[in-house]
Amino acid sequence: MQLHVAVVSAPRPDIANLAVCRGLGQKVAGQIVAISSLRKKRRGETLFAEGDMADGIYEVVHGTLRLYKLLPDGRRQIVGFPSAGHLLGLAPEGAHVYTAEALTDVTLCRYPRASFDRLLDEMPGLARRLWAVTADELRFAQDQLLLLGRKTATEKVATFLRMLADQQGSEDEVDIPMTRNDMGDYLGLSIETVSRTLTRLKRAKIIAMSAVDHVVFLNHRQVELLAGSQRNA
Amino acid sequence: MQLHVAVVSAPRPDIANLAVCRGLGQKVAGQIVAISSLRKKRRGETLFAEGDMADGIYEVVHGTLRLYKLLPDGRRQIVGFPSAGHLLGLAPEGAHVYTAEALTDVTLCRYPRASFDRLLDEMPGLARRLWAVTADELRFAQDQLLLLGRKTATEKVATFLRMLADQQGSEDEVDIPMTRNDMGDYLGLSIETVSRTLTRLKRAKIIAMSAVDHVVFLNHRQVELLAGSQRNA
DNA sequence: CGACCGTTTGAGATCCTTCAATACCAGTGG
DNA sequence: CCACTGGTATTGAAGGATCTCAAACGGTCG
Repeated sequence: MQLHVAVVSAPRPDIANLAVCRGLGQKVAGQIVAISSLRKKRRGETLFAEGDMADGIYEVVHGTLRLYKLLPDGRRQIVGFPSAGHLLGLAPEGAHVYTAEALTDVTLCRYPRASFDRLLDEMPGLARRLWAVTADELRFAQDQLLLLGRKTATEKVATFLRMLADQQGSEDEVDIPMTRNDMGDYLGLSIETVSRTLTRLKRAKIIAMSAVDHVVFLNHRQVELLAGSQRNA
Repeated sequence: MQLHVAVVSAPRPDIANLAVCRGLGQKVAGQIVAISSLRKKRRGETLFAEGDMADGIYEVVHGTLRLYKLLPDGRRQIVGFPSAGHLLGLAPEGAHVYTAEALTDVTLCRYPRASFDRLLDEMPGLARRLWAVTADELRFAQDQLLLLGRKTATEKVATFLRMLADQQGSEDEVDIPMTRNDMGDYLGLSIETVSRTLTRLKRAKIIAMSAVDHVVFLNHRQVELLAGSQRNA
C-alpha cells in the first residue's frame, strides 16, 4: 500500500546511508535499500501494536516515536522514544512486544521480514551489526532499570533531561518533544510529580524554562550529579 | 588461572551442547568448544565488575549469578539472575556495564574476546544466533521496565515468583535461591517491603511458605492476575 | 549453647500519588 | 479583536504506599 516502486527506483539521497547499512560495504548497502520501502505516519498514529505479528523491521528516518507496554488496567510504561537512525521491531520473530506510536510526524523505512531474513543469510556482516545495535539497546534498557528501580523523582527527571540533551547533541539546552504524560510514563512518575519536579529544579536555579517544552541548564554540575553519571560511580 | 588445558583436551560431556552452540552445526560447535575454557567461582565471588574491560564472553554452565549496577551512593539495581544456559558480557566491545557476582557456586564457560571475534567472522550462523539471544534479553529487560515503573509491590513480588517458577519449570512450587535483599534490589523495593508483601500474600492464602526460601502457590488464578500476565492485556 | 546472619514485625516519617482547582496557550468563531 | 473552548501544565491539599529506623525472631554453625 506504499510507494515501494517509486522509492526503489529513485531512492532519496538520505535513504542511501541508513543506519542499518553503516559499516557495511557499498554494494551490500545497495541491496538493503533495494528491499526497503518508505512509510509515513502522522503524529498520534500507531505503527504497530503490542501483540501484532512482527512482519518487518523499521528504521526511523525522520521524527520520533513512542514505544510502550500496557498493563491490563491501562497503566503504561514507555520503553523508548526512538528517533532518526534507530531500529525497531528487532525481535527476530514472533509478535511485537510493545506498541509503537508516532510522537511527531514520522518517516520510516521498512524492511519486510522475509526479504530481510534472506539478506541475513547472504550478508555476513549484517547479523553482527544487528547484534551490536541490539546489545546497545539492551545496555540502554539496563540503565533505565537502574533509573526506574532506584532513582528519586528529581534524579529521574535530571537524568531524562541530560539524556535528551545528549541525544540532541546539545550541551546546555533541550527541547522536550513529548508531553508531561509521556515523560511520566517513561520515568515511572505521575504527571504532577514531573511538573512539580521541574518546578523545584527551576526554583533551585538548576534549570530554567523559556517554554514548557524548552529547558536551559543553569547548573551543569548539579544536573550531572543528580543524573548520577556512570563515570563518577 | 584455571584449568584451561585440562578442559580443552578433555571437555566434559555437558559442555558439548552449550547454549551458544544450539542450532549450529556439529563441526562448528566443536570449534566453539575448542576456544572455551571452564572457570569456577564460589558463592559471593565476583566474576567481573562494572567498568572492567570486557575481555570475554561467558556462559553459565551451572549455578546462578547476580548482575547489578550501582549508584555512586551505593543504591543497587540487580538487572538479572542468569543461570545455566545464559550468556553474559554480551556487549561486543568496551567495558562491562554491570557487575557479575556468584549467587551460588557457579561454573562458567569463557570465550576470550579475540578468539570469539575470529569465530564470528568464520561462522555465518553465530552472529545471528547471538542477535537472537540478545534480542530476547532485551525483551526481558523491557518487561522488567514495566514492572519497575508501573507495578505495585504486591504485583512485583507475584511477578517475580511466577518468573522463578517458570524458570524452574515448576507449576506450583518455587525455590528462592536469593536473599530478600537481592529480591528487593531486583524489584526496586526495600527488604522490609519484600518481607511484608510475602507475609500479606500468605495471610491472603495466595501462597504458603514451608521455609523462607520455598514458596507454594495456593491460588494460581490470583498470582497470575497480580503478575498481570501479558496475555490478558 | 551462644553468636551471627538473615528475616519478620512495628512505628513513624517521607516521597509520591490522587483528586481537585486553577492557569496557560493555541486555535476557532463570533 | 476578543471571548470561548479544549488540551496540557501547574499548584494545592490530603492520603497512601513504601521506606527508614529499631527491635524481636529464627535458623545455622561453630
